[in-house]
Amino acid sequence: MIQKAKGTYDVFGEYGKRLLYVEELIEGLMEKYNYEYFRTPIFESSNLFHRGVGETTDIVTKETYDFKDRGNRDMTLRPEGTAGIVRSYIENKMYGSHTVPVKAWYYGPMFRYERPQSGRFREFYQFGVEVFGSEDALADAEVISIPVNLFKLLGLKGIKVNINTLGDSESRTLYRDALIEYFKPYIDELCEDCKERFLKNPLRILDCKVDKDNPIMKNAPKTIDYLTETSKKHFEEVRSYLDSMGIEYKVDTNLVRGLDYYTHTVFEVEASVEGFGSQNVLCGGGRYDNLVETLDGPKTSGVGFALGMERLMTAIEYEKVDLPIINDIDCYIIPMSEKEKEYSLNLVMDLRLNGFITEIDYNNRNLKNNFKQADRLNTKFVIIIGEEEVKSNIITIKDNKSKEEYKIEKEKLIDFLDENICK
RNA sequence: GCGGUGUUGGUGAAGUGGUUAACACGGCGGAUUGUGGUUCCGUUAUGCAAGAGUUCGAUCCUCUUAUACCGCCCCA
Repeated sequence: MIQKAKGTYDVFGEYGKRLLYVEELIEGLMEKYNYEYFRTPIFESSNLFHRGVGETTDIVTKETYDFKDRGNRDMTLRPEGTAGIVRSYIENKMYGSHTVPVKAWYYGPMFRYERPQSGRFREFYQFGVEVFGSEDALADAEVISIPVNLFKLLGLKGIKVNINTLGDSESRTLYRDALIEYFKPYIDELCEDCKERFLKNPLRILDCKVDKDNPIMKNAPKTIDYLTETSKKHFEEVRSYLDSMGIEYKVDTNLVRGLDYYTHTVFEVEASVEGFGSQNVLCGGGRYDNLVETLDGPKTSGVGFALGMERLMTAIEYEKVDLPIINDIDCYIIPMSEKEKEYSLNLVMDLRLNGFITEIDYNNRNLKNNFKQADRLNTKFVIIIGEEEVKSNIITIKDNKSKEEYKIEKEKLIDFLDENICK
């Protein structure tokens, strides 16, 4: 048997309904926020991601799906959404033709070659947002408010927002140097992973789970002490806007993120749900004021986030959130024999086009089994079509709950259903 | 990339180095040929992830591979 590729999954059934519901909710929310829908290619030149995401990040060094196309070009399946959107922004010269700021949202599959576990796949879906052309802290706060409001609409409760600031690139460099200076004498006391981080990405040492209770960590320099005045002010404004929006958050000075392009605000939203594994960060993002320039665009500030759909769906499941999913059908039609099929099919089309969820017997079942099938499908009304009905054009319709049976002229059937089915 | 635990019908699962692989649910058919959801009867894995090895014999022991889950790294 051929099976699906490692780290991928199929969507169908109940899960499919729930997923569609959440997707539609996202669409609706982005409409209200007045964001513009973007869809960029699933593969792009490898260069884009190498430069965009960062040459030294794990995502690029060991997780991308790279291939050569038949024209011998180096291509990569997108591992994240931001780089593609930025490329599109630049290539379509949106800095000139669009109203500023450009507010973009996207949704689609991303690919990373990783070891799968629950909440982590090789093909996974992200919903994300990017705002170009506003340095104002309002943009940061608005971006953070989007996942928060989405979770609110869904009815998710165990959600925590953590924020931090890395400052502008000047502050960030100063801070990085200070950290290297600070950790240098202690390097042998840190865990193996931290030794690696020391060389590759010293900021991430602060995130370490092994050494987190080590006093060396507690006394490490804080980003806040290396911020320039403007960086400090920006962060304070973000916080005050969040307060105005009524959004709860915690400042976590050890929060740094893995992607190279972040400056100023960084944030994460985690699900603190019982039973959730280690993959509990649903959403992460921040400001990236240099990325557009890095990718050969004009100097343009940006801020955005990405949200993992699989993790969101898991959180919904673990919190037992009740989504309004339709599991009933309105009408189930039983033709008594082959002779009544034509008449029945006509009726099916009619009902469907009038907005009723309608099914028919496909397997020439006998009456009893048709009723069984109707029950399995949670049918509201069963319609039986036999010789009599075809001849007289009077439909026999049975309320599947009350068991009451009605005889109704075919022309009045739609009205009858409109009255009796609350949509 | 590293470490750990699993993988038995459509589903939940029991089980043993040796004739027909429990039990339950579900499906299909019938008792009841224009009215069901109860009950009863029949039927439903030449098969125990795939391959190789040990053995007289393996679903059970060994190895390899695949895959799922858990942890690390990293990330959403």
